[in-house]
Amino acid sequence: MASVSSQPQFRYTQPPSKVLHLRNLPWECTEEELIELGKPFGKVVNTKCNVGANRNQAFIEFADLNQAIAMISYYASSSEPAQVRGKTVYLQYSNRQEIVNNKTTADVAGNVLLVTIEGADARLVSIDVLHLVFSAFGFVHKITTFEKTAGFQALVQFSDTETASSAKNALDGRSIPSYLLPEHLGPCTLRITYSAHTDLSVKFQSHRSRDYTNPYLPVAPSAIDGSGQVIMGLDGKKLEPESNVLLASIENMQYAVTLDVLHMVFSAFGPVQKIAMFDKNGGVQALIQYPDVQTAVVAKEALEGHCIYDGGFCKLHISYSRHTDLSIKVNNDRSRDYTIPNTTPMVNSQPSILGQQPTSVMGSAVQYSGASFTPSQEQPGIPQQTSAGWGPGVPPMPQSMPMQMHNNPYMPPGTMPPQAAPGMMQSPMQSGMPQSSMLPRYGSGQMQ
DNA sequence: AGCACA
Repeated sequence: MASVSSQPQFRYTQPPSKVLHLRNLPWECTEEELIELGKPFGKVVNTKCNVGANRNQAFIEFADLNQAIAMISYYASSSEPAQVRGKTVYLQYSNRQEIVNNKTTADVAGNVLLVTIEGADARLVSIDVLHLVFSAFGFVHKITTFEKTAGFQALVQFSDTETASSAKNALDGRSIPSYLLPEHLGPCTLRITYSAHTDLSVKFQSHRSRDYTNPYLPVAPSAIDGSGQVIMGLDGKKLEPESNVLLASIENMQYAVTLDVLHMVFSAFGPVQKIAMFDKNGGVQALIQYPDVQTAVVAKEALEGHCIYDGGFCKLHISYSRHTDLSIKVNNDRSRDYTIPNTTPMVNSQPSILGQQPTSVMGSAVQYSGASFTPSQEQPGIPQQTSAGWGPGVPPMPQSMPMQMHNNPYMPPGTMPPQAAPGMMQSPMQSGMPQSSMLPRYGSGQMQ
């Protein structure tokens, strides 16, 4: 026919649809602007912005076909064209019946993160390491792990979206610090999106799933030994029932480990309530009491197997005590109740730890070299630069802060000063200064 | 000013 244009599909041939196609939109038109435009005619249930090569097209979908018809009809006879930011917008029925995939679940922030651990050794990353990593941002309620085609994945549940977001922002694309992983493990990179979940269902404490909000949750049958007491961790490692009281034994104690040293070391993870030291089996052991199990768990995970002093001296071996509340009869050089302020004859609990140190024995001038945890030398507010993770290689944080006690690892990063701990050292690096923070601090860049 | 990509 003579009336057939060169672009017949642009004539009035589109059948009605709940979805309208908009073009000639201003640059980077927002969803809000689209909703504003469509709202007078009905309920906008979905949108899609920045469509097309020029990203100046969009779709809006109404709840009801009649609403779409109302909008088209109105502007077909209106003297005023549809406008966004003063720019005329042309609209017509879309040739699709619905908008697909505008908001993927991964786009909607939530309190649960979907974490994909990439790397050849990804599946060797234990749930405990994940817990430690994510606990730096807030209380981790639950973790489940599973293997899918995408690889080894975990769902990590926080209290709220804000906490989850801070963890996601800080950790997405980063690698788990190598010092948190078993030796010989290759890099394990985290890819993080939001999950659509809001509350994970964890039936058992097992090597695949944990519910940190419910210590009484039954242990998975597969993880219980004959006594019914012992949890089996990943790779059959035994785990004691968690407790707020840790039992630390000190191996290879070449140098005196004092109450104050222990206090400082363990205070990096949260307030230490009580410490009791005693001799056992020819060595020194100590019970360290935190107010809650979670803090103790984090401290144990961070400190287990590490040495207080450079050179493999005073290696800590930590297990959970059966105690929940220590009875401190008297405050002396071997036991102390820090919850009773007036009876603690100490000066800020971190006396001359440097002065106590064997300065000549070490040969090298370095006793308090870098932290074995190489924690986050990042300053809050300064994004980390290396994608290789936070491990060794990240520039050290300037040691300007006095040592701080009672840093709670559950505090959001940036809300507390750098914590202090004596240099926990296993590899020679950094200066001879007391190193801060045995905790990984994955700052989100948020300063309060 | 002209129909997206999980």
